[in-house]
Amino acid sequence: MSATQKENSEATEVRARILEAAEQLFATHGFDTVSLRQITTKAGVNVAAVNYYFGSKAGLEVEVLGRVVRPINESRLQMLNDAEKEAGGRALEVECILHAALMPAIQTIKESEHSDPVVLKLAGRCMSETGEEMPVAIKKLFNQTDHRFCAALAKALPHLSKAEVFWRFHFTMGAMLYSLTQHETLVMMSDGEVTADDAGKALQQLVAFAAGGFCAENACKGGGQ
Amino acid sequence: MSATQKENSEATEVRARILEAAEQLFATHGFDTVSLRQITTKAGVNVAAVNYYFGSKAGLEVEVLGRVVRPINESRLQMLNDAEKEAGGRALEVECILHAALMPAIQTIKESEHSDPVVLKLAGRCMSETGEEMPVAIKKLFNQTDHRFCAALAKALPHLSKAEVFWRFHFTMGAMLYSLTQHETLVMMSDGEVTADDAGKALQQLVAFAAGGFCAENACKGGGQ
DNA sequence: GTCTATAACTAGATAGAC
DNA sequence: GTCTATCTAGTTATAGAC
Repeated sequence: MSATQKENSEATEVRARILEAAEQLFATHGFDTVSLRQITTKAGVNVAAVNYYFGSKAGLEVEVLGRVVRPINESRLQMLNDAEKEAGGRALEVECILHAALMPAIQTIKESEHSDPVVLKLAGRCMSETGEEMPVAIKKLFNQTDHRFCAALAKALPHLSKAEVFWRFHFTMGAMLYSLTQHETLVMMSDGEVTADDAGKALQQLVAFAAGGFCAENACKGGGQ
Repeated sequence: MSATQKENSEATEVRARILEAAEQLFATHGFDTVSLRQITTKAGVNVAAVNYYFGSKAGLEVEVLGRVVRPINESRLQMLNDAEKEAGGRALEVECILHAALMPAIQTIKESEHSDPVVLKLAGRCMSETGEEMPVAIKKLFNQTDHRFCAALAKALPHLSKAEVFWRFHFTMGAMLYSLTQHETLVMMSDGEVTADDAGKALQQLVAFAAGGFCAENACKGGGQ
């Protein structure tokens, strides 16, 4: 019995160690560049274990990404639902919607700074990676969540067309992902004006920026040219 | 003589064909996933030619990226310089600065739609790719340009701190890159509200959004939580 | 269930013929 | 200058011992 239990707990631990190692390596170096050997070496398990537990490298990628993205999207939706429940039938404030859309991801980054250096870069990496096999299922997951947020924003900003809401939500996601993945670039570019541990302020800055963007008038008569 | 000329023109044509094939393949599939063999096959040249002309795959990557990014940044700077010259010493309008910062890249995309399907995805890809060997020189090139734009924006928005200007410029770049690289995602997500050939409208939408973001007040008292 | 050993393949780079 | 042929080292995936 104890032998069986030990085997089981070790078995699940192997799977968990693979996931953890893969998460860190994928986050720092990208999906394509990290090899299964790097992952299994870091995890202290055998090369074959990945194929046993996840079928293939692509299967591991999907699982790693889902494990990171799923709780974040759940948290985003729950915050939105809570806010809507509290507001009754009234439209929510734009800042409130954006806060719910942006906070969980940034919070995850912030928390991970104590344990792993980079975790959620993964989500950002999906936007430029190979992009044909793996992210299909994940994009559907995002689409569902995104539609809820776009609906809430359309309700809060009835003077905007649906297309404009989609555009601006898209811009907001881009700003978020870029600030998550390229924080060092900002630190470097700003010559000390933005310090490395400003990740907490990113949420404030981003919500303020996106709220301003959403509340802007639609047409732009252009500038210099 | 004619033989030498022919050889020379063919030699430069080999180099050019490699660059063109690499540009397209890197844009659609990313730097890491594309092999030299794919590039040389598409270009109709020999495998060894890449190492002969560019030293290594990394050398080719740098050259491809530079060829795309350099003219865009030159165009951005020129538009900014022209606008500042026209304005004398006065601060420029925010929309005007953003127009100069965003238009060249989006315009390049728009033009390339007639010849190649995707060209400037390259720039977007740099934000998540391996990120240790190649983008260093390129980042410096961007930094120079970015500093000019941040200075102009700080002058136009004196009530914002320098850090806030950097943050918001960073968000704007993220929104731009995301809308360039993930345009199909937007088309898909919007269920027909945004059509595939809306690339021309992206500039208007993005300038309006970013201008609203830049003109927003700084502190955000948060929403639901 | 787990791991060793290896298969089957592809990568980037290069030496040397032309 | 250009290309054929090949080298070394890396990859994923799997068959089979334990």
